[in-house]
Amino acid sequence: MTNIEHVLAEQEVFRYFPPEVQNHLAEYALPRKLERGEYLCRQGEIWPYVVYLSSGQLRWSMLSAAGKEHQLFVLDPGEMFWAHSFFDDQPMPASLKAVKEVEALVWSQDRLLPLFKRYPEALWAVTAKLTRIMREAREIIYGLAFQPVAGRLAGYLLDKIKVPGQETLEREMTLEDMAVALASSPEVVCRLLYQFQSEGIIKINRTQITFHDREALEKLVDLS
Amino acid sequence: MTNIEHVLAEQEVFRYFPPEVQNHLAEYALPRKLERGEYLCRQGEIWPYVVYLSSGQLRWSMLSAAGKEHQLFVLDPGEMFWAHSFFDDQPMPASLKAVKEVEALVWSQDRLLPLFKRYPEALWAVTAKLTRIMREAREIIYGLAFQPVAGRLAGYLLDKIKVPGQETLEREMTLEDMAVALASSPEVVCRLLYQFQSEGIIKINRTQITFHDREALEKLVDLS
DNA sequence: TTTTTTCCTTGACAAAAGTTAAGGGAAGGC
DNA sequence: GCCTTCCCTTAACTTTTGTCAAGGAAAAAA
Repeated sequence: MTNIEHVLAEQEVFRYFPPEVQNHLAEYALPRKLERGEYLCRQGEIWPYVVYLSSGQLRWSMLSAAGKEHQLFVLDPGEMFWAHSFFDDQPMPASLKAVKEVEALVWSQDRLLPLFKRYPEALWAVTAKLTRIMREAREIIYGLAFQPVAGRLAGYLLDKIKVPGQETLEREMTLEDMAVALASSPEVVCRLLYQFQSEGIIKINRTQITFHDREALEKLVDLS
Repeated sequence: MTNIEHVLAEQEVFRYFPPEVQNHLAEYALPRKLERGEYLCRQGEIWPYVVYLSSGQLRWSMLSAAGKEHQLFVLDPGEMFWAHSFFDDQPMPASLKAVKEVEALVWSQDRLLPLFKRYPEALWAVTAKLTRIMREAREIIYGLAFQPVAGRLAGYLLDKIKVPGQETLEREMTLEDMAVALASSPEVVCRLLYQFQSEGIIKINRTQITFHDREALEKLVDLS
């Protein structure tokens, strides 16, 4: 068993396949490499695949008719993505785009479907995975329906430093990136960041954001 | 086979069970009746069940910390609902509330799980069902992220008269109901309705809404 | 190093949406 | 028939958000 097969055998769905299947999962997959900016799949396309991300980062985001983009989540190394088309053969509702150089494994529906029919335990794990994604979608809806941009920004920042001790955040994302994640505009995000600073909540410069009052941010996330 | 069993045997998931199972589905279920305003399940509760709505109407909606409500969709007679907790035993992300007097059938996880393990075809149909719900969630996010309230209202109105010939809509919902569906407030909805009227798109009075320019509404749904 | 490009920052303005308050009409209960 | 309750409607005002434009700093390319 090679290294990648060990990793795959631990995945939340694949681990319910028997060892003899797990040993061959990597063979069933198609390796894909993407440059930064390339798309793995595009909104509107029928794309019945499952993805394991080995390295890089993928952004799952929707495009509006007016050309705006809204990021729903990013996929990090070690995570898997189950495309909508895989289950219902309908067009994809959003796009998967490489935001860093990407290496991934891709399985087609044809290859996996027989396995699922044979090992229902794995399929049950798929429903749990889909349910978790629905819960994430629920959080996004909650933010958009109930919170102003300031609240969503506060949540975004808190998300970026889950590490308890760490109080300084390197600004590796652009304002545009943040705007796409918050469904707003770079100017508004910038304005709010400086507003937070003027309220003593954070301290920012061009490269870093330092947290001075994490509680204030947490309060903003829902009460505002 | 009684009438209800015929109906259940045609449902998108249940139809993949063999006849001998279908014949007993109704027995496995618990019948529930709800008065208007009662809850079938509440946000935060662990509620591992599946619902078939015989009559009435259920509203699936989230409650914010500040006490606002946002309706995600309504369940109409003949439709089924698969609770999140059913798949992952985690708390429900929203509530199911009777907006009309309700009669429903409810199956517990305990009862159905063995069947799914045995009949993977049915479980595959579940993944397709979950995927469709994710697509609906995607449309909600699209509306909130990209469209102003006017656009969402236009879409809401068009949804209410899918019948091509019919150009008049009885106002059976309150402004409050519409606001809850659009994640806005009754006053804003009212204002927009009269704005649409002043633009010659619709004609409204206390009890009806008449469509004069359906195309204008369709244009509002995305371009605004 | 110089030049170009990208990104950040800010101000001014406009549009959209939320909120509060008040008055009036309709439906249902008494 | 009267009264209560619920709902609709509108105005005035505030807050939030979006947009446009301009200047400047940093990073990347030449």
